[in-house]
Amino acid sequence: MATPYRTHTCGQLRATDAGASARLAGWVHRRRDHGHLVFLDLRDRYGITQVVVNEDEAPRAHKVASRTRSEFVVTAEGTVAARLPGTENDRLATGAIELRTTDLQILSESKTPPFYINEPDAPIDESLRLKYRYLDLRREPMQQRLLLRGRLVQAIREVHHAHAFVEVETPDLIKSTPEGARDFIVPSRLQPGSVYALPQSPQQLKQLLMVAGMDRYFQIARCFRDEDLRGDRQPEFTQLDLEMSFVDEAAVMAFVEQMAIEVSAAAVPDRPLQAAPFPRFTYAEAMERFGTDKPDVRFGMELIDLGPALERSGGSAASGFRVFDDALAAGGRVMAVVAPRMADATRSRIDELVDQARRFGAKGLAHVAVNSSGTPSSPIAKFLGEESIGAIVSVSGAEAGDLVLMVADTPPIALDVLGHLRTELATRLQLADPNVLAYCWVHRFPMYQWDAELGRWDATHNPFSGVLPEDEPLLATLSGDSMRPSPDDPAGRARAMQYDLVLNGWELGGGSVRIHRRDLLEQSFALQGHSLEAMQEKFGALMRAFEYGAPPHGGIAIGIDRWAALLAHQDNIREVMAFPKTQSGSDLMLEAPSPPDPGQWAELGLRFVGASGERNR
RNA sequence: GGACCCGUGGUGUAGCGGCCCAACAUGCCAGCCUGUCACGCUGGAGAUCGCCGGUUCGAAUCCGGUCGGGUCCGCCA
Repeated sequence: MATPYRTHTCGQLRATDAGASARLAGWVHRRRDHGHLVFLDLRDRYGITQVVVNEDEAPRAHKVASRTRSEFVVTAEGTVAARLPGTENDRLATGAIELRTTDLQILSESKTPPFYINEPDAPIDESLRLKYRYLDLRREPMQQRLLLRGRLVQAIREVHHAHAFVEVETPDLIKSTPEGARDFIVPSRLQPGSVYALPQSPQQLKQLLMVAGMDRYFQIARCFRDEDLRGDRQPEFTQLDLEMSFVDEAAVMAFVEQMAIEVSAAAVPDRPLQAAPFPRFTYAEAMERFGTDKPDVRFGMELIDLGPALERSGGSAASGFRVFDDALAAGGRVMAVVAPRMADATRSRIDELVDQARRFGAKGLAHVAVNSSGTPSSPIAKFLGEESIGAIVSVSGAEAGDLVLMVADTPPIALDVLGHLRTELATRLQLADPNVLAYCWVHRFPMYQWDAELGRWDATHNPFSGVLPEDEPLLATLSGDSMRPSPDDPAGRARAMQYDLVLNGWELGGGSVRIHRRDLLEQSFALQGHSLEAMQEKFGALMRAFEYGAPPHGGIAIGIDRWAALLAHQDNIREVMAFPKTQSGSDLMLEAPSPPDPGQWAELGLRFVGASGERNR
């Protein structure tokens, strides 16, 4: 696509183009000035091409070339020429040729940039990058990431369209949809005193689209949550939101899985999948084997239950070690992971692990080291005795050189702590292949989680999720409105038709088969202690809609930012967002947020009376 | 809401009570250079050490506060 500024891009010309005339436009990546001969590396999104300006051949262009500086925007016309033998540059795709310039024009000058744009590996303070994000995005690594994200979204759209999905946009000014997070609020001018909420997700709207008969919907949806930020959390982020009618859990998972495979292949063709079909774990199984509901399955090091073996070896249900025995007697667990090749860890290294375990909530961390000749040793050997130590080594499968780490605690803490230690150790020991994409599913989450403080059951995901058919009887005790929440209620054992998609230990997204009957939805809400009035207030539209023929439906929402970050080998979603915000929610480039004009307050009928905790003036 | 880390020429770092009106690299400016590609050579400019206060004979350095950035817990699908 030739324009007055260019006939080719800076990544386009090859040896076969030699002899042709061409015009290129781009930024001056680097200038090498040899006096009478000037080399300009001209850069655009597509690549870099060397432009040569010879004083003898083009005196006027040479004068311009001497004046150019880094990041000037220029256009150069000339002849494509094969480089002199021995001067080819195989680090450039265009390195076999150069543009022998006859005409060079400066289209735009540039101040000296605040940081290096032409050095991909140069470390730069992130706040500086964010302030000059348009320059940061000019850098090659960021260009690559944005291009990758673009491929990801494009592939998502193509796959969905190929499978009869309709892309529907839903509004950003809506009514609060309680997902559990704090809403962003937009005051209404036309209705002073009332507010819109920005969507935390299009959850209700997509279900309404199912009631509307759209059958298969998807959207690349912007979502907003006013919670504290993290490396993997921004106040506004992007979800692939999709919903399907007349499906069960298997149908949704099958589509999503196929979609994820195709999209991965399109976005990062060079990265292998660890397994397809994706492994599926029930929530209980994932917790038991990995100590987390988002397992990184690129490596083994699964958790081991030492309880039964200890009780046997110690005789009379006692291992001999009080900490273990007490935990077991109280209904707790003694669990272990085996850290390969760590038997010779130093004392301070072990202390570090113990500290870590404590931070994750454990009371302590015991260990048994198996030395290179296979002999176990442990500071608690004097309590456990040889038989128990032997049992630990054999049950855990520890081999010479391995270190067995053990936690005794209540079941949730023991699993959680070792789950954290497992991923922590895997990172240090580099057990995971950084290139592999290990997707897996975790499903059959408990419907409800007992909140001891509030004395009630809470939905673990969203309240629209349906219960597994075989667990429906467990909810029977809840019928009627005189239900009094109790932690022993059999409903606590009910599992939801819920599924999370996990990639390399990150939760990519989650979804469920929804409740599509009004009476069941009411029951679900009641169980969480919501009154009928509150439900009407919050979910009136959905409940009404369900009175007019709602199809069975289910779907999922997948975090595009996290997905892109993982595909780009980044552990921070800011690296795959064009204009992210800082941890305190600021846009350093636009300097947002900022106080509104006084007139804007008045127009909305608002007055600022000070932040909470701040004294009013 | 809490814990921790960071803030020194344009950029990245060093210096961590006097040797520092601050060092190194790179960038920038000027001159020279016709085959470089992180071009080279020579010379030069450029920082009241985030900000405020305190300790001290003396503070980039120690202390308190504050602002900004980050990591983690709480929070959050």
